[in-house]
Amino acid sequence: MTGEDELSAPVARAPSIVGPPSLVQLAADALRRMIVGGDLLCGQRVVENRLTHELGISRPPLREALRVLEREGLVRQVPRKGVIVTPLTLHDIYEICTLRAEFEGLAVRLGVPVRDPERLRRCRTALHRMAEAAGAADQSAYLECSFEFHVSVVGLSGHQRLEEAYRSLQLQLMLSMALNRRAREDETLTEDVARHERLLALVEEGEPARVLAELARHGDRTFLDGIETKVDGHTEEALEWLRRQREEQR
Amino acid sequence: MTGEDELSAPVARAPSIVGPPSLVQLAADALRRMIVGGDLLCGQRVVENRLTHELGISRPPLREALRVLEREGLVRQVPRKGVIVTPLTLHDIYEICTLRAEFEGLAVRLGVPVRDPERLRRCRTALHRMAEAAGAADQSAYLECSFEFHVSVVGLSGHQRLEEAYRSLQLQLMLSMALNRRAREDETLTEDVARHERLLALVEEGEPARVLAELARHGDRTFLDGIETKVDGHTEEALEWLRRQREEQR
DNA sequence: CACCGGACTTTTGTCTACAGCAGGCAGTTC
DNA sequence: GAACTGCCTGCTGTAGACAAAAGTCCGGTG
Repeated sequence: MTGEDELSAPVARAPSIVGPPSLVQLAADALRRMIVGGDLLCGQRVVENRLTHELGISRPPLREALRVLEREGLVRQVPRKGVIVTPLTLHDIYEICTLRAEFEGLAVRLGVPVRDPERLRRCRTALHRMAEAAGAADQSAYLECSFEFHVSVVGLSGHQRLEEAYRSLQLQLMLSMALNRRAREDETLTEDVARHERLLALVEEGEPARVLAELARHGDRTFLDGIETKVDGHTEEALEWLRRQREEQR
Repeated sequence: MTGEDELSAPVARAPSIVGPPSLVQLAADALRRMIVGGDLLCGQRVVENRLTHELGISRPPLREALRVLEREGLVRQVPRKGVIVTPLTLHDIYEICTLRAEFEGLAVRLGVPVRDPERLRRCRTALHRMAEAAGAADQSAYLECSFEFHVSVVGLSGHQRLEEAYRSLQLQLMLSMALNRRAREDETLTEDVARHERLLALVEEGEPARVLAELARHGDRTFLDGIETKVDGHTEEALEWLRRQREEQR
């Protein structure tokens, strides 16, 4: 049962080795990049005609792409008024971060004595690219590789749904990061890489508890700085959580 | 910055008297019902033209609805081949159930000393409807109300993303239930209601640990019967999990 | 008798066009 | 001068149509 019979193996994900990618997928990818890249800001209205002209496609595929992004939580569609880039409240940040931590924990518990070496290789590749981007001080590339690394770590569990949910969450988090985007120094980047390397080393070691402990200390809390000045929609739970995070940060 | 009430007040949900029913939403709902209701079986091809005639709508809104359902995991869209109702493997069932349990646990831990009485009221309403459906031996209504009850329990956490992810998972589980749909006796139904009532009572009591314990015993494992004869795509993790479930069932 | 090639049919992917609603602007009235 | 009302522009929602690709069936051939 160790082999992968490609007929009934949902694990061996080979989406588009061959085949023209549909315009919907392309448009969705492009929109994602525009949103997390900061070209479209939170709360900003997204006019369909504008985008069709910009992307060079027609409205139907664009609308389908927007539906996809809506399900991913990146945009909100108001029935007769159009779509806007999801405006994040403090409560949203709270939701994203709590779920994200939970997902990472579950992934480690499910997958840390790693069964499939291929999964580990994916993590290592992502980490390697991270280091490269850090060396080149390419911030956007670093962000993208970091994204891929975290997703691949969750992918260690071999849990597609978990990975997908995590990817969606991570995207929303990057959406919030676009708010306080500031240049990080190179040393911060290489330090980040070191942290991730430590994490992966623990993963390879195969002790779930130690990975979980590292994860608890690992969390990127940089985006917390000055959050309350930029978002509103405070809730009791969210404020409580924010206080706790601030304490742990020291 | 004073205008744009829709942006700065996402909490105050505008109670639009007339809800403009978008055809996309309507079509998505209809398709969901058709799928979990068993009108469309797993793996079956979904032809767009067929459905447009059946639903009386045009292809664009239908396609958008299909994109939504794809993101929800109910259908799979293969680029130049069309869409099929997601065929579930044993590994899928394993994924759904593990995530589902995790979500319920997280929701209870986050929300069980319930803060907002309104959330509890939602649970009670759903439970009441469940009892009614059980009394009327209306199996499909019972299933739907049970669905709503579980979602509302997760909603106790006040965690929209968690609730949404849970709803999606629960839908997929109902998709798998459509495989071995067999008439349950009324006593099973009322027994089910009793179990759910016990759960809600513990929730109102406000002790997270006790709710979690009840949840661990609560799981519907009926859909496990004869699973391995109906689905393929076994993985190591899934088989292990299935063994464990079987043991706990006794 | 089995296998291969080509034309046909079906189905998807995309585009253009039209109808209906929302918000802004100007004219009018109190 | 201010507020209300009617028009008007622009956008979204939906429909129908066209082109390309995949699947299928039939006939020919080894």
